[in-house]
Amino acid sequence: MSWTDERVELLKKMWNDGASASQIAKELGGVTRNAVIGKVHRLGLSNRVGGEAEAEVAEAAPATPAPKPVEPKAEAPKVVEPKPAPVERPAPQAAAPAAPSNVTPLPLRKAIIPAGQPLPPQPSLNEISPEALASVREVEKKAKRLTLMELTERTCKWPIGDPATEDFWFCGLPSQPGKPYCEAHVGVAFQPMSARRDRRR
DNA sequence: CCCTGATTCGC
DNA sequence: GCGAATCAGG
Repeated sequence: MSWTDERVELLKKMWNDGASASQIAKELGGVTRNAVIGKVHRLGLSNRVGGEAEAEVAEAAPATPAPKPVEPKAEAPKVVEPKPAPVERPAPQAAAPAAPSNVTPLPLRKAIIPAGQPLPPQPSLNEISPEALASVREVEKKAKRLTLMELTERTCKWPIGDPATEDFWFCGLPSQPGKPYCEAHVGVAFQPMSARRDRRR
């Protein structure tokens, strides 16, 4: 694969959107994250600037006007400011959800879709062993609450919540090698037919 | 160990 | 210019 205009464009877009090099590489296909990083540098956009505040860097006392020598090169006269500063996305990355354990953030149950019927085939409760069920409930408190975009091949892809509402995310805990779910969710996802049949009804 | 970006350097 | 290997870090 080579860096066609299209691919470079996608790279730029995703990079400025805050995507990681590996995510971009995955999206592009045919390249590694190293290739992406290398390209990013060659393009001179290593600094993920653009007026957007970094997820971290909460420190850096804003009071002291750090005497920064600025770049020796004079930038071309910019006609427009970097970005219209969209109101969305307060914190694209993790941004520690404080304590997700107790209080359930249900208040904002703003349904995007009229909460339709077609939910994913969740195993009915009476098909799950009590042990596994308890385990799952425990684990879901520790879930990393990943969004679809944040899933990797090694994160648990067990959906939690109602996909039709904002109250929806993926487990995200380390998945079992070769499995799409973490240990706990593997326990409810993969069960011997016999056990299933016996428990049903 | 999983991941992140940064840099180097042979190609 | 390219990107694997490597480095430095979370």
